[in-house]
Amino acid sequence: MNTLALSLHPFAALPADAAPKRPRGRPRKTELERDDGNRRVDLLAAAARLFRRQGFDATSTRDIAAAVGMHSGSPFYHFKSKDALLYAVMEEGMHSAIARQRAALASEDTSPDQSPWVQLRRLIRSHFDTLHGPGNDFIPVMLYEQRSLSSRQRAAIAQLQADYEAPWTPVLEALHASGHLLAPVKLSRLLILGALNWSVQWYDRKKGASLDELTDACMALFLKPCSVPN
Amino acid sequence: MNTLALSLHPFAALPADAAPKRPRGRPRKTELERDDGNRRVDLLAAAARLFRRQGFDATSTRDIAAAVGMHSGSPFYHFKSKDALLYAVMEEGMHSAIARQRAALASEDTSPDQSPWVQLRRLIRSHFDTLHGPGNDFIPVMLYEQRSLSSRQRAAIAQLQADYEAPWTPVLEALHASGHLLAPVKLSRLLILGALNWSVQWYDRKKGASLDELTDACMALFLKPCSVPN
DNA sequence: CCTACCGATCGGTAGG
DNA sequence: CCTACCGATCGGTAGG
Repeated sequence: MNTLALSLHPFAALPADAAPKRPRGRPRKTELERDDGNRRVDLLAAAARLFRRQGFDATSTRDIAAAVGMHSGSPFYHFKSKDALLYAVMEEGMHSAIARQRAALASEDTSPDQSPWVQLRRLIRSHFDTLHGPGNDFIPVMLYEQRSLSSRQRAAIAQLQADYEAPWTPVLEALHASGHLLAPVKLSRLLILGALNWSVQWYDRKKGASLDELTDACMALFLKPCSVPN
Repeated sequence: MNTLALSLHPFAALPADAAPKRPRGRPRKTELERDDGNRRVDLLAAAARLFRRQGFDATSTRDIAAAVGMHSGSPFYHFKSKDALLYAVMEEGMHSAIARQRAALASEDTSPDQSPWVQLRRLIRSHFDTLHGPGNDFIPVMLYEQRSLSSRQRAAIAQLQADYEAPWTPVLEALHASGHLLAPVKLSRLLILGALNWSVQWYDRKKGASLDELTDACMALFLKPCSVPN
């Protein structure tokens, strides 16, 4: 009979006779307009922002709690440990990155062209959105804080990264076959993604090139305009 | 009269009447074959290795002390603070990287060719040596731990990085002028160095491509074989 | 460079 | 989700 509360708050383990008084259904915003399930989302966003700016080790769970108006012990009501919070940030980042990439590849609004040239452009542009879009702190954290994961967590994230990178290979293979890409496909993928990922270190949305211009520069840098017949 | 000891041990500040008994000149290895000036070098190397493997925040000064057989407080005899140790690692890394790059550009042993194509290859190959050569932990630390520097220290390192990157620009400009490089020079430099720097995340000297093969892949990826007349 | 130590901070928990 | 708290660790220092 207490299953609802238990499933919402897996670490609470309330005794059965201390069932919460809150009625079923969607909780009304009027109460204090907090204790939604949104508190977990708030914690994730604050953690991502702080982990990115200060690094995982330099961010205390107290910092994160304060950023969402909680007290020092409260984040542990939502996450079992600081590590679990880091992992959740990375997982959330990868899921939204994969969704964004899938949408970009499928989009025919901009152009019905499905040539590998256009597909690579979509992959690169979507990747820049993931790295530099407003509030997208999750993926930078994933890129720079893998060291702090347990080996089990790291393996799970590596699988998500493999899923993310999978669509790049056939596109690069097609460009290699048509002579637009001369370097080996596997090394090309690693070097290209590296060039993009490193932009986290220097790109500033508020000055310099736009994300479209950046994407153009990548296309010009990595691909040959003159196709070579084989 | 105590100037020798003071210049060797800037943080010791011994009273004048407690002058060390050790004779002048090169100290004999027989004593304990330690308290050379080499202890400082040992600390730097150990710190670089640990900072790279575990990160700056996750490495305690006790870890570093233990790695060279010292006790917990002793590193502070050689370095004023943990921050100063990090900065020294980065500065040492940049100085040797700049020296290696200068030697690579000047070398005419391998080939008297001074064309921008060959010069770019030398720059890339030298950069990979700096990143992946045996025991070269200093530059990876510099690349990934800048966040932990004070703003004054960060500015000093940024100047060294600017010195390091300066020779890339004229080479890339020449390649751009001859039609071998199509993307804008400034963005090209950022993207190319990013692709190289990111290899720290995935390159393993003991398997896969050699550094020469990696360099070949970069040349094939970034440059056009067909020059375009202007 | 060692010994002995201090103050501060941190992740995490019990109990409500 | 708050209150009150604990054990552990850490950077750094005094004095030799």
